[in-house]
Formats: sequence, C-alpha cells, structure tokens
Amino acid sequence: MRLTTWNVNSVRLRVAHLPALIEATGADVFCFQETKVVDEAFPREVFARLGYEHQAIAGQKNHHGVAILSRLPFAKHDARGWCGKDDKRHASVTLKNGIEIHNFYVPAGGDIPDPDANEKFAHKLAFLREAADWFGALKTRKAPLVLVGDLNVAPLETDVWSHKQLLDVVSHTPIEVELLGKWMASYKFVDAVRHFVPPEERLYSWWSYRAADWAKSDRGRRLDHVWVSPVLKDRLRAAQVFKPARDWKPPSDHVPVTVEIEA
DNA sequence: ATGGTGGATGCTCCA
Repeated sequence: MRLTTWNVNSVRLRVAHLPALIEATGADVFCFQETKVVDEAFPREVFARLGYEHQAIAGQKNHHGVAILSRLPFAKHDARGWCGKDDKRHASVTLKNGIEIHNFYVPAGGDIPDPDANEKFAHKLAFLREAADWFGALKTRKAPLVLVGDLNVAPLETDVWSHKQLLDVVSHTPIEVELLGKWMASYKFVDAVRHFVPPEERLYSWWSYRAADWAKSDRGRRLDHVWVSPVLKDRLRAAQVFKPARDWKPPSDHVPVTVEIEA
C-alpha cells in the first residue's frame, strides 16, 4: 500500500496535476491538507474517475480543509474538531485492510513565537498538546495506525535550512519541537520517512513562495510527516519526497510525501 | 530589519 500526504494549497488548482501525481507516487491513498473548498464544490468526480472512489472529505470556506481519497475501501471514517473549534483540520478512516489513517493539518501558528503575544501560536501549542493527549488516551498502542499531515513543525536540525537561524522562527522553536516529540511518544509513533533517510541528511517538504528561486536558495523545511505505529514499523518498505512537484505550474509550496507499507 | 509570493475572497486574511 502506498500512501501520499500533500498540502495542496487549494485542491481545485491541483486537479490538472493529478495524472502526474499518480504517476509519481503510485498512491493508493491520498491525504490532502489545505483543500480550501466546501464539500459541495470538492472535485469528487475527478478522483472517482481516476480510481479514488472512496472519499472522506472535511472542508470549509476559504481556509484549511482536509480530505482522504482512496482506491481502497473504508470500513469507517470520522473527523473531529480540536481545541473547541470546528476548523477542518482532521479526518480519519479505517481501511478494510485494518489500517487506521489520521490526516492532520496543524495550525501554522502565525509569526510571533510567543503564546502570550500571539493567539495563533497559543492555538498551535494547544493543538499539539491536545493531539498528544488524545492519542495517549487510546487504550491500546497496538493498532496498525498511520498518522500523516502538514504538522507545521520541522523537528530535526536537518529538517530546516539553518537550525540556528530558525530557532526563533515559528515551526522550529524548541517548544514546538518538544510538543511534537510528546505527540510522537504518545503512541510510540515511528517517523516513517526518517526511517529511510538518516538524520544527518537534510530533508525538506516545503519551500516558501517568497523566494525568487526556491531551488537555488533551497531554504526549505520538513513540515509534512508520516508516522506509523510500532506494529507497522517492520512493514515499512520505502519513502519518497517528490521535489519535482514544487515546479508544477502552478505549484503548491509543499511537495507530496509518500510511504509504502506492506499491507 | 524588511520584504519577498500565492490562494480564496471580494477590497483583506492567512500562510
């Protein structure tokens, strides 16, 4: 089974890229974030025609929005709100093959890394804490569970273009890295991409739109993640970060991240 | 220290 997570930054603008996306990833399951469209206007038929007829969509007007599009059937699907808001930042499905998938879009957190001065940053920290608590409260650590998404945190020094210069920049501050680590520990999640790419090696999944030449300046961050529960660790077969997507016209500022799991 | 771009929306907010 191949599973791809991608922050599409408007799903309607990426429809033209779907054949290339499918060719590049071979995904059986897509988990998208920032779909930016209400459910009634989601291009469901396009995905269905391409074979992704099983769909769990949680969108809203303007912002956020997540979706899971799958060739594999669902046994059930769900979505929940976090931090007492009804932002569409989460969807989950359990496939008929038994694998449970959670798709997250964590709040970006604004510009100022101080929860007292910036309520968006406070929201982000609260979201990370609540998510850790939620997975920590699950009764078993034994389910075959995959958690993906734009988690908006780059945890390792090699997940950013300059560790020193980004210590004060939202996405790489010590408090965010600590809370992301607690979330990972809450279910003993394994970082499925770093399982294949050593921590010494730089790896990014996002490059700002604001660079004149994103590839030349290469000031990236790894904000998009795939985690698996311990029982799936030995079933991991491959991981891929598909950089060429950053040059698709028009591009998302994130690229697709794919993991292959024996299923 | 600042500004740089892009998306949805509707003349601004969010990332």
